[in-house]
Amino acid sequence: MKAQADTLSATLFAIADPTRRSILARLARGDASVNELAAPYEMTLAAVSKHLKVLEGAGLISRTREAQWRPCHLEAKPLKAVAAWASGYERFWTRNLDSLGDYLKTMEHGGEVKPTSKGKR
Amino acid sequence: MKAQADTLSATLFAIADPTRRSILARLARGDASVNELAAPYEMTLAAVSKHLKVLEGAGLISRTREAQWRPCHLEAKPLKAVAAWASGYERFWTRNLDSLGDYLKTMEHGGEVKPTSKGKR
DNA sequence: TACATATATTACCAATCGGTTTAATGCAAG
DNA sequence: CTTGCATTAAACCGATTGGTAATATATGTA
Repeated sequence: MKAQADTLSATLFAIADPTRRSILARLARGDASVNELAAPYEMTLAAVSKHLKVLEGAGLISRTREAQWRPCHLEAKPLKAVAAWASGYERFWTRNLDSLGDYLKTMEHGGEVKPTSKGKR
Repeated sequence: MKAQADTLSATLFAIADPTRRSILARLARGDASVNELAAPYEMTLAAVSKHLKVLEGAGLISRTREAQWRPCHLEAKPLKAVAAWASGYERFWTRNLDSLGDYLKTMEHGGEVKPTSKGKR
């Protein structure tokens, strides 16, 4: 596995997979064994185990040993950074999209990318 | 390139790359041409062009034609879904991590942690 | 002990994907 | 046509994914 350079990239990479997000959603309802987590999917247990490894590598889950089970526990803290990062762009989606260009021009007093005497589009 | 199944996955995949996040950050300060966007990086223009294609595929940027330039424009709307998704886990990072298990059990009046019907240890 | 069962990981393999480079190909301006 | 901006094509290589099979690890039983 790659083990992305920075934490945020590792977190985003981990949650970019629908299966892994689904696993996190399941864990939000409580800890679960690998078998339980794998049940809803058609892939093998080994495949799910690998997904868990990715999630664990990103710090999104933790595991303990309980007899022969390895219960998985949600560790949502890395998601805080995701929410924070995305929120940094909030002003871009709360504003009217059509007025965004004007907004930027106002901000920087000259947002032209390229001067053109030709017809604009 | 792959074109992920769902929109959220495509968005998360796109922003999982540090270079692409950096490009978005640059575009937050205003539209820019491909050359401008590529300047800070050591990779070739073609590589940046592909990153832009990924971002465009995720709906995170839009492009228009301005003479021979293709100014890129930030489209942050998909990030709203990212923020919303991550915020769904907010209660897991705002609470004391050690009390999370108890919290869940309280919520669902029986936090089953064990698999199937096998006896726990 | 030894053996069988249940849970989970690891090893190995094939197919695919991602990120990058080089080279070739548009397209618009002058 | 030539030059500059940008995309596309072809190729490389490491990373990811998922499968099967082998290997732990823990429990229970005789």
